[in-house]
Amino acid sequence: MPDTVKHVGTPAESQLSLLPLLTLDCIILGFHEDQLRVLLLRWKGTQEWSLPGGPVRKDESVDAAAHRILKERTGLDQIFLQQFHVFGDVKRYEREEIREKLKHVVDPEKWYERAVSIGYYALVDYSKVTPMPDAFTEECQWWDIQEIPPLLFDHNHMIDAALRALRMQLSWQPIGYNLLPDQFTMPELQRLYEMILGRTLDPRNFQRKILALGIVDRLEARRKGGAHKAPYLYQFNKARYEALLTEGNLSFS
Amino acid sequence: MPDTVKHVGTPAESQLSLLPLLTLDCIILGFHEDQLRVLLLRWKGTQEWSLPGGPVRKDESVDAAAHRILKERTGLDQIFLQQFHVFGDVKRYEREEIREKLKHVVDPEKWYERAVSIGYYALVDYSKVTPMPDAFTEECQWWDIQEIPPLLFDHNHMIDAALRALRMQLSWQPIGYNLLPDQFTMPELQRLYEMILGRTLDPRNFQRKILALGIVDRLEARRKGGAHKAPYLYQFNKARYEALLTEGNLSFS
DNA sequence: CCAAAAGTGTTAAAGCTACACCCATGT
DNA sequence: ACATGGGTGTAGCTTTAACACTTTTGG
Repeated sequence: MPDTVKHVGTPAESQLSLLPLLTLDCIILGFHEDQLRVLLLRWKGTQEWSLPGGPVRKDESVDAAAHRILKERTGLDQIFLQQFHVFGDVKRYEREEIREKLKHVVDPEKWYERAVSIGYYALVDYSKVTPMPDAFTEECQWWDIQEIPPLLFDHNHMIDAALRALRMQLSWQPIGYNLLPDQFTMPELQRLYEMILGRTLDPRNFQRKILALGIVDRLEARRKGGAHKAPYLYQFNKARYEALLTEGNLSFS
Repeated sequence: MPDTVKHVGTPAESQLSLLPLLTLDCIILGFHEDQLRVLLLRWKGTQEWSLPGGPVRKDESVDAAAHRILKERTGLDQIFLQQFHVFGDVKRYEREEIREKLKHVVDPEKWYERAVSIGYYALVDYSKVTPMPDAFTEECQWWDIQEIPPLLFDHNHMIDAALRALRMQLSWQPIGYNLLPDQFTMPELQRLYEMILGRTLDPRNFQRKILALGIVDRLEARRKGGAHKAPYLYQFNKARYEALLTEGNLSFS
């Protein structure tokens, strides 16, 4: 964790080693208290929020840059990361307005004229994340996906696009495997799918389907301590899950 | 057609107005004689082939650049184009070897140190395309997807990735609508799906499914002139097709 | 008349949808 | 004891997979 910050640097000191005009932004998704959440950053001295992101260095691949940024913001290595779109419009944002808002953080002279940004979404285990701001920001926090405020740049649009991509790729990506802790209950898994799909599912049909796929194993233990009947705990059966995903056979209808 | 060439320009004259280090490459797919085909370019004075592509200009969006390049190579406007991946490795190709091979076409001093390339696939009606080489190449030709030669850069890898993306998006994209001519037969449509999926389908089940979806209308006429029994002609029912696609309900199993 | 491709129907199995009640636990 | 959420079975319907023969046409 201590060595995450040294990568950041000020714009001045690292400018020379960056790929010009190419940045990336990450939609980091977690799941907590039955809600999908996104990690957002608040810029120093403002109430303005944005997605975590940054430039690509000359000596690293684009994917490596995404992993670096993820590591810096969450403390996690080995994150599930998926490129989903390139945002390449000429005027991706109202430059003047944003320059003005952030002038005490970023020297307005140093703004790129234009930047093409590669969008990634990341699926992380909420409970393992330690949110950390970067050099330009002073707060890094989870936001409920339903309650995202207006963000800087085109970042609201990026989040929408990421969720659409995630939905489309639901049957090809190890969604549950990455978003849930090692052990979880069937209702938790169901609500995760419901959040992503944006509709409710029948618990009997859901359980039958998941069990028939064989992607989870029921454990002996139940989750104790909550009010109400103690639910069974499950674990993903990784081998089985990956076998099905390579065939794209995890569709939900 | 005459005004497609004026966009090309030599590297020298247009260098200043380009986004540095950002290029794109297009996998242009057509369907002819029961085969999926890709449009490739042969570099001047060599036997080396590559995908059509090029840099992004400072005053155009990335998507606009892709449409421009498509128009230049095929003569077609309004092409179906889909971004599918960013190729961002530091060493995407063996620079030295390729510089050497192409030194009589591109001044080795002018090679970028590194370029990040955005991959697009395009689905076109083979019969409407007029292949046209660009400023660096002298031949533009369709190649059977099964018989692609070793290409420059990482372009063989790009084609593989495009086909994987196409397969994954089969139930969300208007594949047939863009790859087939206005009128087509059921066996043609079936073989298109077979080519993309890489396996054979049962003709009875295929026909039943397509007709049940209602995405095509059978015409009065049959295709005459071939040997053997004359097949019915069909047309896409565009409205119905798009309605199903927005729900992702065109899966093939 | 022969070879090659087009066109079609049936049956069994699997998967999907819809639906309602009892159980366990903490307060 | 009650409120809350967890857990399960069944019946009807739809969808899928597997399978083979007849028709048309040109050569």
